[in-house]
Amino acid sequence: MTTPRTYTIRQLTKEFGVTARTLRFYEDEGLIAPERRGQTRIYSTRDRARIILILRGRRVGFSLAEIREILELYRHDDGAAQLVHTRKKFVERIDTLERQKIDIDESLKQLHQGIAEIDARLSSQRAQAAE
Amino acid sequence: MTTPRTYTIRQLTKEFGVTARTLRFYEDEGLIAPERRGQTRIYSTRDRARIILILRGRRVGFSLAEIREILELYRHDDGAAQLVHTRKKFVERIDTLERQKIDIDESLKQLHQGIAEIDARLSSQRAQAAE
DNA sequence: ATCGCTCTTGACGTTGACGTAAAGAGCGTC
DNA sequence: GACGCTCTTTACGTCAACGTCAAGAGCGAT
Repeated sequence: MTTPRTYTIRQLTKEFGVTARTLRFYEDEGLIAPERRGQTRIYSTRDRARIILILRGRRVGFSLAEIREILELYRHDDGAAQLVHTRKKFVERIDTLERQKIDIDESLKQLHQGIAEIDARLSSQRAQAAE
Repeated sequence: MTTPRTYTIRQLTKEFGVTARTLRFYEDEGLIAPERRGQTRIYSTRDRARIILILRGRRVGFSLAEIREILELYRHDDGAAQLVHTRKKFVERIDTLERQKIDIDESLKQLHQGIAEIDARLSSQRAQAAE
């Protein structure tokens, strides 16, 4: 194994483009729980994976509360009733994400149309300037 | 034409599931500009179309400031320099949306995997219960 | 040992997107 | 003509997600 099994807070901020404040805030909110060497935080690959999940969740519009809920659902120590509940939650997330894809496609369509219009106007302006 | 050409604030709140406060707030922010009959707001189909754009923008993660920027870009009264600038902004939006789609697909993949795991555990639990 | 660096913990500040409460105008109806 | 309803403006409140100090601990290099 050549991959480092731990990371400092500074390494992760640089890797993901977030501030240390952000990572500490996520910890306060119970989203990650790095170990400590003295007072210094030591992030494991598992912490890092959770951070990736958190940031991706954020980019697709989930609140930290929703992300926390999802992360908690990954604890694989539950009975059948809890599993069924978790499954339901997952299906809900899938539905909202699918709907979001539709919204995004609609937005993309309009933006592409806008660009086409702009290009048409620009080329007509150039045509006039060439007269 | 059978489509009503105007709407009250109440009609639109019900149609889109937002509060009147929200629509007035968007007006304060310069995103929409309904006419008035006396003091009462009268929304046109154009206002309604803008509201659809605003809400969709919000769902895909744009801030109101960004949405306002996009809406303002639809004023077709600009010179070539402004058009080029607008075009650039549109391309930027497209890039972020494309990236978002990738994030969504990643999230969907993980959620589907999670569901598969849950189903596996559930069926193994049922198999044990049947012994 | 002290400089400089990164790390830490509070605690208050900020921004965006509204919520909410107060006070009033118009208007159909009983 | 008073009641109830929806509409309005004004203004302060709130919540999430951090930012921004302030004050200090550890620690390798000079």
